[in-house]
Amino acid sequence: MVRKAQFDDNDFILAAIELISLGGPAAATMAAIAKCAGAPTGSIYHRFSSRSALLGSAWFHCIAAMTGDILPHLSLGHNDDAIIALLQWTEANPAKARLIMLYGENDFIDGEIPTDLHKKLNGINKKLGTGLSALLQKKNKALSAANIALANFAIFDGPIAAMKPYLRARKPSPPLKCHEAALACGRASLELLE
Amino acid sequence: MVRKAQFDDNDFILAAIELISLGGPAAATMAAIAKCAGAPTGSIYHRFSSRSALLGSAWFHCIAAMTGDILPHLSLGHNDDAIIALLQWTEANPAKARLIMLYGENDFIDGEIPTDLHKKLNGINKKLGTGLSALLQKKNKALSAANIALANFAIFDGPIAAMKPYLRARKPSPPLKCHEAALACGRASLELLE
DNA sequence: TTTATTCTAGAATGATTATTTTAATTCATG
DNA sequence: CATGAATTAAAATAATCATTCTAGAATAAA
Repeated sequence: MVRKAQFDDNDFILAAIELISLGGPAAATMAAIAKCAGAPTGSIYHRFSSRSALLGSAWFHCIAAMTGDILPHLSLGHNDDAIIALLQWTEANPAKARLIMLYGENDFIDGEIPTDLHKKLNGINKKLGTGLSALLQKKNKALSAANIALANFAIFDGPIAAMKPYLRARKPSPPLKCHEAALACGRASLELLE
Repeated sequence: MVRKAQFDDNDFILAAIELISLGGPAAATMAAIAKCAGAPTGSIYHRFSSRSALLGSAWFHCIAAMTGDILPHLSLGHNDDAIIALLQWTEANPAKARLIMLYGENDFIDGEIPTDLHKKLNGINKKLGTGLSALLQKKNKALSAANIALANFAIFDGPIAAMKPYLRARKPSPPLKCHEAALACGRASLELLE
């Protein structure tokens, strides 16, 4: 009932993503986020219990967006497609990509985060694990810790490392060589699966 | 003349490295650094003009230490040896490695840093560039921007990405597979040199 | 011993910023 | 129209730190 809200969760999450992309986590003060969204600082606390809760939600938002584009390929066992999807998602969503790839979960979440957000984050991590396991199974490889770590490097960490310099420099689109390096690195790593 | 100093630059630099390794840059407050070194906070300002200057020096200390172990191999054109040296240095110096590999220069240096530190940082970056160029020349490859970026990924960013999960988890020594992945990724990337 | 200088010591200051509080506004419903 | 819950709005509060200040201690040289 009653008054229609002028701002919703997403307004603040998107403002936070924008600010973090431009100036890192330190630039995303509550005052700056409010200003960027066109709201007074107090209003944020009607949506989020704390700064950690807000930045954690922004982090989840970005991870979930990326994951949605990658997981289907993993389920099918198509590692090249998964890497290509990651590269394309990064080009299409530079701000969100910068958030995920240039910073770490720890840069956003300090103290306690709300239980539901915690569950969401656990859920997405579990999904990622499941995806990597699916890839291994499609390739008839053991689900050992070593193999999962290897697959994680091949699909995520390696390609991300290849793109990082370009993300940092805000080059709109990484040169071809960067994509090739990401793919070559991924393939070479998967060769090591046992 | 006069009174002998009780603390020197290195005492504070090492304390900062220790604290950052344990709790990230945010844990390295001036008070914490002083306590860790057994000095009062005020004393730090007799050595460093600001927190940025101190953390910047810590960053330089770590980069210089690592570089010293890697560069000779690059000059000789031995890419595998360079990567192996990086892996070994990381195992032997986990705290310094965490500083370099888990965080970025931006996490330490906010505002202005002293001119001499700035020069030191420029110097080390130039050395790294020279090292990579030497590697390319030994392999009879062009000194193009694309090739240098590729070599940088092959020698540094790729292997670092492979070790990151273990650094984060504070596993004392990365499993064999991680080393193999780093080498495989580096070799595959260098295959792409033109 | 005296003195000038560099240092330790730790409390005081000031700036930044997350969070809380209080007051005013809005609008679906009865 | 009047009500009152949900919201906006912005000022007040409180906590955290980097930095500065003031005082006292140490020591090499005069």
